[in-house]
Amino acid sequence: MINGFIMDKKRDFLRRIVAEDLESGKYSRVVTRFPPEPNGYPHIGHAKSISINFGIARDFGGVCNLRMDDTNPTTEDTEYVEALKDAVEWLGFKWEGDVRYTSDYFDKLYEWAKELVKKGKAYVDSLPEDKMREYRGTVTSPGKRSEYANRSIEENLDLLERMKNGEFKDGEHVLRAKIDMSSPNMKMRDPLLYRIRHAQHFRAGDKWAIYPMYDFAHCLSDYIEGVTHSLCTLEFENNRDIYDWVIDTLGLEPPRPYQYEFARLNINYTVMSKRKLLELVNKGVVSGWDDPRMPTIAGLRRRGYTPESILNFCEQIGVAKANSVVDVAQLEYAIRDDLNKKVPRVMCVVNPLKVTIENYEGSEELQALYYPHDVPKEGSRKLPFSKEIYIDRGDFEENPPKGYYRLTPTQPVRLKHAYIIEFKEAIKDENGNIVELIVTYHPDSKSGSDKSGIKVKSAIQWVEAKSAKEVELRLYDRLFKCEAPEGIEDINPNSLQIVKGALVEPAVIEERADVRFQFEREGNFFADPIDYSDEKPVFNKIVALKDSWAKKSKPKPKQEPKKPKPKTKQTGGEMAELNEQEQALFDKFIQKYGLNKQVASIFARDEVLAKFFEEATKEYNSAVTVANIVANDVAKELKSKSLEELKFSPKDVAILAKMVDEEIISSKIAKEVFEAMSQSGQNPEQIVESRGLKQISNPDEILPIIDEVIAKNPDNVAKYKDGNQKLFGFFVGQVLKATGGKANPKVVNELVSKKLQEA
RNA sequence: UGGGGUAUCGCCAAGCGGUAAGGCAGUGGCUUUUGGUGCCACCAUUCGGGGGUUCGAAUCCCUCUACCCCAUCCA
Repeated sequence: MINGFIMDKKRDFLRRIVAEDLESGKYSRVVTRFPPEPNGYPHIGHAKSISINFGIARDFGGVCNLRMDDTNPTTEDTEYVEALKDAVEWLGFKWEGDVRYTSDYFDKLYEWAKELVKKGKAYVDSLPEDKMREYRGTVTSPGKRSEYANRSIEENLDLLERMKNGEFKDGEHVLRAKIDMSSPNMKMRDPLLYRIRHAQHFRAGDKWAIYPMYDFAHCLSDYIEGVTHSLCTLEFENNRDIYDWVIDTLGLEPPRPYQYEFARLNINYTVMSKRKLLELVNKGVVSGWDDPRMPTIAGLRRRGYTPESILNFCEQIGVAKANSVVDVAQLEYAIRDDLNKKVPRVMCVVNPLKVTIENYEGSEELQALYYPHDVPKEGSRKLPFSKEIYIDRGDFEENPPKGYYRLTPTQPVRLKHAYIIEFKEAIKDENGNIVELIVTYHPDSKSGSDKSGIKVKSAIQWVEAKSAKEVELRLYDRLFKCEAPEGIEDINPNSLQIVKGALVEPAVIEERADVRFQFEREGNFFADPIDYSDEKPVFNKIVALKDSWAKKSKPKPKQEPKKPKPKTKQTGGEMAELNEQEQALFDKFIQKYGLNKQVASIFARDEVLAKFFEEATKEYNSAVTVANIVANDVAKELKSKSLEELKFSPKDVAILAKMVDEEIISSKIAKEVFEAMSQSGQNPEQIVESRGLKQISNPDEILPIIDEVIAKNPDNVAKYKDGNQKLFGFFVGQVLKATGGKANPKVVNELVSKKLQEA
């Protein structure tokens, strides 16, 4: 850390942008914000956004605001505000100052709206909704502007005022930005700024009859709060143009915020959309927003997930722009990993099978550590032991499969923290089901002082019959049975299994060392914060332990048929046909200049490039070299700039080509020169001169460098000699790097090859 | 269909012209009084396809393909 910045080079693209902006002095401190609309319960997707926004502020020594984007009075409620605040706090973040509300800015926003009207950049439209939609056009055809768009500024101001005063009914008028009804970006076709809504706002009450739209309110709210980086999800990419338009058109003083988008979180075997989550709750598929199977923060929390595990998860999955679906196994790993370091280990028998130890009399109390040797935490509890105990039904097999480590008629097993027992007899009911086991124990095999010399393959959990406590276990599985569930039809019918007669050792209830426990060999469990009582303890299964035995022994749990992934191999893909005129040009470029087909077709389709090329080649008659530079490097520049903006001329390119042809510079350096030229507009020869970029072809100069590189990388030399041909490029690269790219690569290649042979 | 995006291992994801990072999942082995944990090893001759430029391309150029977003008075 330097100056509070994390200097880690492995930054995600957002952090890279922030770092650059801070370094360039664009902003003196970073301000982000987490801006949910309080119209639903936050889920793990919000956690990602929280982690990004608060995380970036934290990493760069800035601040992050929590803002309720409450511009739609009909959907929002204070209930959700509380849930959102709660979620941020639970995850361990602190927002700057008080919670912000877009509704607190309504007055200021309204002033800005009037400003826009006065500038002739907004108007009151009175088109009915369906007409407005019709006028908007389609993605392929331009829209047309409403006839109301040419109302006078005075009239607009008057109408807007009266809209605000509640003189009109919902839907009668709207305020729209006057931008461009034929914009290819549909969002820019005169977007709505305000609509009339006679509704009770959960904070503003009935003060307002008009409410600002997202596109108007969001950018300005960011601006008001001094936000520097407005981070949102990908679906707002098209809205960025309006974001900028509003701020620019209002002519607001810098510094101003800029919007950047990242991919929202998706996880397989679950749904994330508000609508689908709501459906689960409303149809009673789950018990509520905090059902432990829900991907909501409340659900995860009630399931027993820790905030740390969720934050770690968010960090692990990274931030990028590709739409992706994270494997739920990654989330499960995060919670296992966190809990492994934290929770006490205790014993719970899920499926009790009575065991009588024939040769044991009386009772005793064993001392047992809460944590295994590899968890550096202290604490222990007393474990009652007597003749009658329970073990799990799964830990005894009369006819064990191969590789079975637990108790069998011929295989002894250790009772964890206690003695080694050996099978004697199985008592069965009339149906042949085992109801009880008679075993014997080895008195000298006590845990910690074992002198029996008996080797067992495993130690199993158990509870003493009289002292054991009955608990309810709620075993959760994925809510959906398929990876990409659509809705209720994909629900996993076995997502909740309630086990009533499970038995735990008494300390779990009486001592309650924690709210989370690892029931050894079973999984991590959480005392349900709502339904748990000492009389009727209830534990939620947070996550199972990894179980490589189950994986090995069971063939495979039946997987739901996956949606087929059509991985078709792709063939060449023909380029669209050239039209007649282009064809003629194409032929000319090939015949007259001897260009290859690829370059010729680029020029045949691109008039600007073609002209540039022809002018350059007039200056220096080496068509192929010139053409390659034009078709590659000039084309790149022209992607983001117009011809007029180019700082170099065809002549400059001609000179550059000439230097390449004459081997004054290598083509690698030519790229560098080109870049400098297009940035500064300097003459290429000057650039080469002032930067000393002339090519080094003299072996006497290059050889020592090669020797040095070879000497420095003995292991790579060995690998190369071992047949790793790829490493050749590595050596060439190292040498080139050492010469600042100036060494003649052809010469270097030759020499490296020779030297490597000798080495 | 116009525009805006995105494609690197089964799933995430680094990489920005010079040896294809890392995590999850998976597979072997060692350790283990949890079939847990930990440790070790293996797991992309190749970056959506095809061309081009270059001594050298996942990275630059052209092109094709697939997927996502946009025509709410939602956010």
